[in-house]
Amino acid sequence: MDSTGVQGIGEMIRKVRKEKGWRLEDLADEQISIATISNIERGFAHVKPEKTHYLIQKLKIDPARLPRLMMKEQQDLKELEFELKSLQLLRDTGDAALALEHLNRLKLEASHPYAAMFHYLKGKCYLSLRKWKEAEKFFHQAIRFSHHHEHAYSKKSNIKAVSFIELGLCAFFQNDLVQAIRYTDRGWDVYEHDGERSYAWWLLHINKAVYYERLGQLAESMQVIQKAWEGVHQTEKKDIVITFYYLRSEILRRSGVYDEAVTFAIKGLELARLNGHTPLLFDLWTVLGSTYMAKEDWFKAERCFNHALRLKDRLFDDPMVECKIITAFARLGKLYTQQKKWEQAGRVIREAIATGEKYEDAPRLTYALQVMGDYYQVQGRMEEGIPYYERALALARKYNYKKRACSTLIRLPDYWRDTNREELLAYLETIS
DNA sequence: CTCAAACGCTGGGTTGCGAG
DNA sequence: CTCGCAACCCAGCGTTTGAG
Repeated sequence: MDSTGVQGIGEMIRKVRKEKGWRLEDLADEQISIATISNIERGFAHVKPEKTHYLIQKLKIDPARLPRLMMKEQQDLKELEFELKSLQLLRDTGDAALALEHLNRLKLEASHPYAAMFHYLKGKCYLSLRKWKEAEKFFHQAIRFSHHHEHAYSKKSNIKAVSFIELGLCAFFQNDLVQAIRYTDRGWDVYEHDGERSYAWWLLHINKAVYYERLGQLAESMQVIQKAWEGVHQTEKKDIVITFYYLRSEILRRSGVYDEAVTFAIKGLELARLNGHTPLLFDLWTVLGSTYMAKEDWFKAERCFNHALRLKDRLFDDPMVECKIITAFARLGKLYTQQKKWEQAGRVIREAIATGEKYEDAPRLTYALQVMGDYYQVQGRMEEGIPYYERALALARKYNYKKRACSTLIRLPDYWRDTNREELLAYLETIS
């Protein structure tokens, strides 16, 4: 009997037991203990076949019916697999609420072979619905159940690794970047190279690079990207390759290496165009525009931002993608401010702030608020700008964005005079 | 007085480890 | 190598407590 067979029997035994409403305790006797029954049902090897046969007897299962029951079990499993796959697709295409509704109708035991997958999917639905805490709960469950039944399949599912990736995202969306990196590292540790979901390996790199980049640790971020650069070109998943181009360009831009940033952004755009990947086109136009802005090439910069924002309506209804428009709006606002196009500037910055508030995206919102402050300051309307600076500062302090806090403070001369100096100096101590 | 967070209990199940 | 004890885990409850 191979391990798959043992597995199948275990599930069938559990099903029959549950149907009869029996607990493990009800089946245990001096011949067989609770622990052993549990081991048999979970398909755990190292149990003598005699014990399994004894259990089958005790459940009054006709041995002649065994093969048919097993077949039925397999078939049910196949059907469930299809159901889960279709619900995953439903979520991926933007209908998380409906997918969740269907998932909630299914009842899977913790020991079910698809329990990990099931909980992972539920987590992803909650993530799409921006219910971080709920999502976290289910990803932890998925991790807990992930080692069950792994041995039954030739390939490792890598559910554990992808769950850690998603937990990292949960932390990221709650503005806890340090925790996000911690989760990603754990995903890194448990990732199995010859398993399924090989895209997860690249996702681990991408996410880690993004988190470092957000923390302002550009060298670490670039290191992650560069170490995987050669390898990633082997994958047939073009969106991942394009994301690498985008990230490389973004890190170079933030490091002040503008010409190289432009080169990588344009290469990325070329790839994204060939593969028709709209969300990434948006990112690439934004980074390219920002780079041209830094190079003071206002004409090209405006072109890029407008290209980006023209894609706005074609972005999927996905909060992770949608909140990116905050940066594009804010940068365009900054551009218009520099060109003294006040009316246009005010409009796009307000839009940036509104979107930032909608998605509670603290880092991007902080930036947008700062841009709004600058907008008023350069017009000599400092008293109108101060509230925006103060909000930016409060957010930056709350989530400990050190650089952003400093750059906001520099713009706030009145703040030094009027508010609690000592508290502020103490704060500066902590970030220096 | 209400309501929700915290607490503790319980049932059902899993797991580490040592004995045979 | 197998098995089972006992410790452990965890979800689902009822109860307590404390803030508004």
